[in-house]
This record gives sequence, C-alpha cells and structure tokens, in this order.
Amino acid sequence: MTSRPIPEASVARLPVYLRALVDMAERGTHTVSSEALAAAAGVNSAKIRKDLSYLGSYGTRGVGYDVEYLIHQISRELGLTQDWAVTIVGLGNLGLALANYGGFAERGFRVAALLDVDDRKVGRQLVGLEVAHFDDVERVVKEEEISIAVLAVPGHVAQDVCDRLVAAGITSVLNFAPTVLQVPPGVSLRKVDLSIELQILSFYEQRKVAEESVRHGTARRRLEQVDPGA
Amino acid sequence: MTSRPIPEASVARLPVYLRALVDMAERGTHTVSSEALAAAAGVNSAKIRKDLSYLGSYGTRGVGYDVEYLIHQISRELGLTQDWAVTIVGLGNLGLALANYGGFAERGFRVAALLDVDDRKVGRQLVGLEVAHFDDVERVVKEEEISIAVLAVPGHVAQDVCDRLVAAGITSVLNFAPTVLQVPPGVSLRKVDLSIELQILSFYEQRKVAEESVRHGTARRRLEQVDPGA
DNA sequence: TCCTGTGAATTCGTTCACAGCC
DNA sequence: GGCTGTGAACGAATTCACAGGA
Repeated sequence: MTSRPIPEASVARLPVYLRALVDMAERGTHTVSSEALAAAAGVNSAKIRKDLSYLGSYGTRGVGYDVEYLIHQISRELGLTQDWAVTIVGLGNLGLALANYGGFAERGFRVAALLDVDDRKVGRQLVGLEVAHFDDVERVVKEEEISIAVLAVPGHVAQDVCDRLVAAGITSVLNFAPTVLQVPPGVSLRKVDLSIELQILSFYEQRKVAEESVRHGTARRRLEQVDPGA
Repeated sequence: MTSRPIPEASVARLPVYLRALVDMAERGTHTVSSEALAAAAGVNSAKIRKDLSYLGSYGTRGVGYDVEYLIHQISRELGLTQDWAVTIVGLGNLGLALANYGGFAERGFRVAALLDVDDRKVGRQLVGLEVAHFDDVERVVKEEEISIAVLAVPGHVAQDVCDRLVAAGITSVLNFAPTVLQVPPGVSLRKVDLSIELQILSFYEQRKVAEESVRHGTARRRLEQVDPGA
C-alpha cells in the first residue's frame, strides 16, 4: 500500500528493468518471467521478484509479468509519467556533450535551460536553447519550474554553484564535477565520476595482475604483503 | 591483519578519500583525523576508520593519519602507482568530450588509443593521437598493452563492441552506453548511465512532491523554498 | 505444472562503543 | 585527553526455498 519504503537498492535497479522491458516491448514480447527479465537486466530472478513485489503484485503465477503493464507501473513509480525540467550548468566539453546527447528527452527529461558564466557562451544558441548567464539562475529556475540540475562545472566552483542552485529552488542535483558536494536535507544528490570509476577498475585490475603472477610464481612482494602465517 | 578481502563498498570509497587527502596535502595539511577526513569525504568517521583498517594500521592513536603517507598507501592499494593504458571506443559527442577531458592523466590513466568505425573519423588527429579503426582493436590493444576500455558507443552495438574488446584482451570495461553488458568472469565491468541517474532522482523528486501535498502544500522545510507560481 | 510472492535464513555493510595506545 | 582500531550489535540487502494461485 502507500506505506512501503522501497529500499534504495531496489529503486536504483528499477530503471534498469524498465529499459529491458522497453526493449522487449519493442521486439514484440508481451509476457516475461522473472527469470527472463533477470537475464536481460543482469541480476538474478529472486531479486526481480522481490523488487517488483515492493511495487505491488503485478505478476501472474504460472505465467509471468505483462510487459506493457509492468512498464506502466515502473514508470509511474519512478515519476516518469510527468515531465521534469532539467538545467545543464557548465558548458565545457562535458556539458556540451550532455546538451547534445539525445538521452534526456527519451524519458521525460526536458532540457529547459543551459547556464554558464562565460560571456562568450552566454547568448549563443545551442540545441534550440539560448545559453543564459548563471547569474539569472533564480529567475530561470522559477520561470521554467526546473527541479533537477545537471552540474558539469569545474570542481573548484562546484560547491558554490550547487549552493546557488539550491537557493534558487533546485531539489535534485546530478553532479559530474569531481568534488564531494554537501546539500541540505530535502535535496537529492547523485554523482557520476569518471576518475573514481577508473580507480575502482584499477584496483581490481591490479588484483588480477597480482593473482596472475602468483600463479606464475613471479609474485612481486612490492604491492602485496602476503599473509605470513595462518 | 590476515590477507584482506577488502569489501567492495570500501574499495568504492577509497578514491573519494584519496581525492580529499590530495586536496588537503595541497593546502598544506600534514595530519588528519578520521573525523576531519570524514567531513571532507561526506561520510562518518567510523566508516573511515573501518575502511582504512582494511589497508593496515596506518594511523596514530591520539593523533590521526599522516596525509602524505595515507595518500601513498591508498594509491598503492588502488594500483595507481603504475600507469594504466586506456582506450576510448566511440568518438561521438560523449567520446570526444571524454577524450578532451583532462581527468585521465590526472592519476595515472594514459589514453593510449582512440577507436571508432567511422571512416570520417579514422586517421584524424585528436588530443595528440591518431584515431584508429576499430577493426584494428586486437593489434592496438596488444601494442599499447591496454587493459581498460571506455565504451562510448551507441547502445545497440555496445555488446558486440564489448565482446570484441574482451576477445582482444581487455580486462576492464567502463560502459557509458545505455545497455546492460554481459562479460565473462575475470573481466571487470562498471557502468555510468546518465538516464538511470536521472530516473533515480525522479523517483525521490516525486516522493517530495507527494509529501508536500500531504502536508497541504503549506509546511515548508527549512532551506527549501518552493514557489507554487503557475 | 509453472511461476509468482514472500517469510526465513544468510550475507554484506554500517554504526556503536570502548579498550588500547599516543 | 584525544583518536585509532576493532569486536559486537545492528540494519540493509540478497538469496533461499516453498506455499499457493493460475
């Protein structure tokens, strides 16, 4: 019913299921089992069933889930039945790439404003929008009823820019800047960080190299303190 | 002290700590407590101490951690004391932005090859590198000893491209394509997905709106300032 | 028979709280 | 007195395993 607190981890997977379901619908599939959806989403079937059970009992025992119906339910749960106005802040390499990226409109995210502080960029036309000066953030956020900001500014100004966005009424921030941001309670924050991801990969990559050399008896002691006893 | 299986969740935080520590070092800080590092990294101090304890006992009771020493230890643990050769595959908007992004070299990730299938792009000079044709992936990966691939290709070809990368010897993939990829065991995979992140934000954003109306749209939270307007 | 929905069991991750050392 | 390092307690997330409906 109304009082179900869907676990964060489940929420984060719903978009993945949704995408898999949309693909299936496009290929003409009408019904899907938890097993099949699990395969498409790269998880196991128990997880699918648990996650979907948080939304309600939308499956049919012995049959599976109706693809279209499930798409509708997940979309609704994620708030994708309404349009969200988004602003992209910072139009460097990454901001420009994001602005040109088609993926926003795809599912109800409308880029409603582009903001930058650089006078050479302000006033320019980009993907059908005129770049506004960041000083106008308050007015723009209000006029366009923007609730989500995509931050693509240099790290050293990110916290300041974020504070001003929040002051202007933004309640969700997707941060691409390589900085840990602090936001007040009530404001949602997610981050996307290329170099953190690479460093995580590096960790596991190094492990592989280490294991490899152990297997080949060429282990170097420099990086791994091998457990001496027991 | 026994050979440590560092939990995944801890590994994912080490790069955040590292960045905070590097910032501190640049500002001339020599010693840091778990409390101070926690504040900078946006976590709590118990987590810092636990995470760091997986690496060893690098702190001093009553004092804290030596910043430089900790930077060194974390870097070593993450495998950042060596250089990793990276290839960027797919030079559309995003791939280009990534190629131009300075963040790679920052910490030992050298962009060693740019790959695409588009003949108009192959042969061009970009950030000091000649774009190679993806058909040469095998040769390029071997010659440059590349272990990490950054995938920025359209979703519908991502799995195929990924398979060929793995066949060519790639053992880590950072996927920017909006697709769930399957990789064989032994290959690490991480994904960065703009629209999934937006959808997660949408979920919580919707919750806020719902709560707001439950409160009759009157009760405003502290720093939040919502203008009904329209 | 088949496949969902879900309690129970388990694993993983976080936080507490304090002993131990500086 | 201050702060780390870590068992123990707690909580979240995952997986198991099976009852029950189509």
